[in-house]
Amino acid sequence: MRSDKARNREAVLAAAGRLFDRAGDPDEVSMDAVAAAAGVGKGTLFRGFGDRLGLIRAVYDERVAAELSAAEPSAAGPADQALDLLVRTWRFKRRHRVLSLALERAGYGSPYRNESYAGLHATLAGLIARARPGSPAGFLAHSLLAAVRSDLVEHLSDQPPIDVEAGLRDLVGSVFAEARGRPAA
Amino acid sequence: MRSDKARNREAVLAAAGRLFDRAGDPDEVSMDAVAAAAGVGKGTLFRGFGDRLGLIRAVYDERVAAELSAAEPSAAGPADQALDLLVRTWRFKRRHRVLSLALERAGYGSPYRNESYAGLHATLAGLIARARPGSPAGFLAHSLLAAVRSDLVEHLSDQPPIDVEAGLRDLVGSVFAEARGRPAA
DNA sequence: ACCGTAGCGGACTGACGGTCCGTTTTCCAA
DNA sequence: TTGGAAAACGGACCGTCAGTCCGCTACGGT
Repeated sequence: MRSDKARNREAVLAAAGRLFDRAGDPDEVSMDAVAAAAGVGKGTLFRGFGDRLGLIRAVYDERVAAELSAAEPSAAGPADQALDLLVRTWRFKRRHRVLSLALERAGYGSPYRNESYAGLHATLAGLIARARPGSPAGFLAHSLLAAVRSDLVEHLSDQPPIDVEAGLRDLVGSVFAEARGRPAA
Repeated sequence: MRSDKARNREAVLAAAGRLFDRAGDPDEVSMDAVAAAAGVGKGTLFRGFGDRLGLIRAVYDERVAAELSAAEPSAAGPADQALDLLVRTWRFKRRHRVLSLALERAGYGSPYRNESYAGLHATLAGLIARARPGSPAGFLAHSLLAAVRSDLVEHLSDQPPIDVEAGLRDLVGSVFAEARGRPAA
């Protein structure tokens, strides 16, 4: 790796992160703006990251990695682990609002075409399957993750009266509890 | 309302509906394409519907109205009503895949800035509050609706092995059930 | 010091949503 | 029936943006 390439990569990542954090909406951050802020040509930008999605992923992954280093493993039950996962995800998306929104919107037509989503889903589905064998764990995992989607996080942040963490606790508790009196449908 | 205006409006709605139904992705349908297919100038298109979102809303509302006329009111318990609401929403979004996706993506930055969403949420939150007073009904309603978001519907349609209706039944059953053994968190 | 090449950068392209304004159509009043 | 004001039309036009292209630069091995 040539030195100028590495230097430029760092400059771009830093500039993009700064711009997304400043912005109120992902669409306000154009690729031209990122290139300019990084002091780099557009060609360099696209050669280094492929396309807009690639850039966003790179910045996102960097932050995920930084966050992960500060995670303590807890040996609790599946429900607690699931709740922990969701709350951590929620807090992350809340802290990195615009960037998370950008990633979910840019995901080539679907936020689900996403490596990190697949990982979260697999983990969560495993926990559910362990706690409630026979349940539709895959679908339930998707549903729980849908509750912490970026734009919902954003929407609920606008009117703060809702206590999201308490809500998640209730939701996870319901899904993991052995149900009585399910409706006849 | 002048006659040519009415005529053009119908032509545009029909053309747009057709194009969205044919398309695999909302982005494939440009405003120019709609205007051309309707045999109408772009000016007419934008004067009649304001902007892209306005057009999508108009087509969507038309279909919602058509669907509603075929709805029988059932006097069941809250859980069953909620399940019914979600399953019907899911089926609708499945039948009108691309259009629903278009609406959720175009929603001025957020799918939640949406009249029909607000209505669904209010209804659902009411049902939950009735069945489980003291629960975070607002948040739970958001969560349940998140499980039938268009792009999730789309994602789950790609791999049909998941039985979504059964999943919804389980999910609604969990949320409406009196929970035992909630995790300590 | 030299040179092959990986890397640079910004002018350029194509597409799209949205606007503008000269022209056409409608419809009512005389 | 006709005249004309106002409403509506339509497509050329604009600004913006993601992504490409290619002549130039500077890095690093020899």
